Amino acid sequence: MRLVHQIKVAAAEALLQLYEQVLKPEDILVNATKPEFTGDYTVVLFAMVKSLKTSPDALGQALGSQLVSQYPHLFQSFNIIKGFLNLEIPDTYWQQFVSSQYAQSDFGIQPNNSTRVMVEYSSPNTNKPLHLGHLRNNFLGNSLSAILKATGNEVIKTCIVNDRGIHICKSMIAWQRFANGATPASTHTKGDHFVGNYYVLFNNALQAEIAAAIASGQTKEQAEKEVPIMKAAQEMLLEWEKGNPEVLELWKTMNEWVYAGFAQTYQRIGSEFDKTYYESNTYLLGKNLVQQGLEKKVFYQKPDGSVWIDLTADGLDEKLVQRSDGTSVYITQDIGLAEQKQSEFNTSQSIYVVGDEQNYHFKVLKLICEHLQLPSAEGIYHLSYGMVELPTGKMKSREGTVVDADDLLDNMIRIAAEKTAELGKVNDFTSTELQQLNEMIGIGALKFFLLRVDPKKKMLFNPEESIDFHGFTGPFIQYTHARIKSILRKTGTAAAQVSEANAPTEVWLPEERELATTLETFPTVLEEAALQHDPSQLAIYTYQVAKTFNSLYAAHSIAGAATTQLKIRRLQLAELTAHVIKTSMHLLGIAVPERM
RNA sequence: GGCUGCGUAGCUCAAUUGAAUAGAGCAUCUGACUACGGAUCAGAAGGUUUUAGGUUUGAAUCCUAACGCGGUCACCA
Repeated sequence: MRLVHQIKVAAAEALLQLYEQVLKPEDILVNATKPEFTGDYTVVLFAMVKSLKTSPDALGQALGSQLVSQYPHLFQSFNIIKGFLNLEIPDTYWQQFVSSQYAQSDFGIQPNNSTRVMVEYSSPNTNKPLHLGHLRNNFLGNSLSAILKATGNEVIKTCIVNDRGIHICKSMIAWQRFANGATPASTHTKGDHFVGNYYVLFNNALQAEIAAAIASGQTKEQAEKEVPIMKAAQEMLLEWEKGNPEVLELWKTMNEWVYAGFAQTYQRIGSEFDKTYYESNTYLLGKNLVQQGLEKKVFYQKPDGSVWIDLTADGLDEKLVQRSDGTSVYITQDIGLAEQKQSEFNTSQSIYVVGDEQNYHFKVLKLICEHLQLPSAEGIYHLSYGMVELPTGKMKSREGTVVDADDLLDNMIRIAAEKTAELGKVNDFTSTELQQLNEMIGIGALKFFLLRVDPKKKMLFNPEESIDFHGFTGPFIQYTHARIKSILRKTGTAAAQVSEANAPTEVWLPEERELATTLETFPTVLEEAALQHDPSQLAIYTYQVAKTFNSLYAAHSIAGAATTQLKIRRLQLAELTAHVIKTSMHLLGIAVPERM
C-alpha cells in the first residue's frame, strides 16, 4: 500500500479513537512536507477543525502523539506549524522500501485488469506530410496508450486515415497537369512530401486562375467556385465516388506514395497502430443510423430532405446529420465509425486524441450517440489538446508557416550529433551505434519538449531557438540515467557488495530521504497520469527524480561511502532511480542510453 | 455577436485541484572536480498571479464584471 494512503488510513483511525468521528481516509488532506520544514509528509488540519470542534494546535498535538505512539513503524516524530502537522517517517521505513524495491523490474506497473480501452490518434490526411502539430498528437497518443497499458488496461491503438475527399483530388489534378509522369522514386523525394508538393502546386494554380477570373469581372465567391481547375477537382471527386477505374488507380497510387512516406516517419518516432481505418471505407457508415434516428424521432427531416437533430435542449444548436442529397456528413460518419469500433472491439472507453478546435464536434458526437442510445456513447472521451503555436501565431499550411515533422526531426538529431561529437565520450561507438544514440537523444528531446506541457494547454514553439538540451529536458534525464549506469559499471551493483555483519546503521541523510520519498510516489504518479490522461505529470515527475538524484550525487559519494552498509544503500537508491527513470521515460515513448 | 477556453518572473512552463514565504528551466550574474561522467551541482537576482469587486480561517485556483488573446458557431473534414 502506498505511503500516502497508509498515512491517511492511520490518521482516520487515530481521529476515530480520539474524537469518535468517522472520516474517510481520502478526505484527509496529506501533502509532501515543504523542504524548509522538518518532516516528510504533512496533514493539513484546518479542514477538520470545524467538524471536530477543536483548534488546529490542539488537534495537531493530539493527532501527532496518537500517530507516533500507535504507528511507530510509520511515524518517528511530529511538529506543528501554523495548522500543519508535519510527520517524520522513520529511517527503517525507507530502508525497507528501497531494499525491497530496487531489484523489482515491475515497480509501479500494474497487472492486466481486463478492461479494454481504445486510443485513436495521429489521423493524418493523405495530401500533405506530417507537421509539428501531428507530432504532439502522435506523442500524446502513443504515451497515453503506454500509460494506460502500464496501469492494467488492454489498449488498442487505432488511426483513421483521411484518404478521400476534395483535398486528395486537388493533389491528383495537379499531378496530372504538372508532373509529367514524375514519381517519388524518379525525383528522389519522400512520398508524402512529393504528394504534398502537388497540393501546393494546385493551390498556386488555383490562386492564379481566381485572380484572372476576378480581373475579367467575376466576383470573388463566383471565381472561387467556378474557376476551371476547381471544377476539375470537384468532377474528379464525383468520378471517384462513381468508381471510375482510372481515377481510382491514380488515387491508389498517390496514396501509396504517401503511406510509404508516413511509414518512415512513424517508424522513426515509434508510432504504431493495432488497427488502421480508412475513411474511404468508413465514409458511408452511419447512413442506417440516420434512418434509425428518424424512427426513434431523435432526428427530424426538413422539407428539402435534409436530416437534423435539435440539440437546443442541451444548450447547443441544431445540427445537420444528412445532406438534402442524401449523402452523409462528417459527424454521421463518426457516429457510424464509433459504432463499428464498438462492435468490433467492445471497449469500455474510446479515447480520441484530437485538437481542441474540435471540442464542439466531440461534444455533439457524444450527445447524439447518447440520444440514439448507442452502446458506444458512454465510452467516448475526447482527449482535447491545445495547438502548437509559432511566435507568428497558428501554423497554416496554405501560408507555408508549418514546421515540417521530418525537417524538425532531422534537425534535432543533427544538433544531438554535434553535441555528442563535441563531448567526445563515446568515440568508440560504431557509426550505427552513434546514429542510434543521436536519434535517441534528438527525438527524446523533442518528445519531452512536447509532452512536458499539460495537453489541454496550447503551447509555443519558437523555431528560431532550438530546443534545449539542458535543464528541464529529455537529455538531462537521459544523462542522469547514463551516469548512474556508468557508476554501476565501475562500482558494481548493490547486490555485488559484501556487507559487513552487525555494522552500525547510519542515519539517513536529508538528500537520501528526499530521493526515497520521491521514488516511492512513482506508482501514484503513474496512476494519476492515467486517470487524468496526462503524460505531462509523468514528465514533470521524471525530471524531479533525476534532479533529486543529481543533488544527492553531487553532495555525497556513492562509491566512496564511509561504510559498506552506506554504499549498499546508495547503490540501491541509484539502481532504483535508474529503473524508475527508464520505466517512466519509456512510458513517454523515450528511450534512455547506457552511455551518451 | 452567441457559446467556449486561456491570461502566473524578460521568455517557456509548474503549483498535489482551496492551504505554509506562488515553484522549475532558459537567459543574466557568482561560485564548484586530484570522489563515482561538468549534457552536472551550489547560490544570487527576477512576481501587486491582466484589472476591479466578492465568497472563505485561507484564493493563481471558486463567483461577478471589465480588458486582452485564441477556438468554434458549414449541406468542409
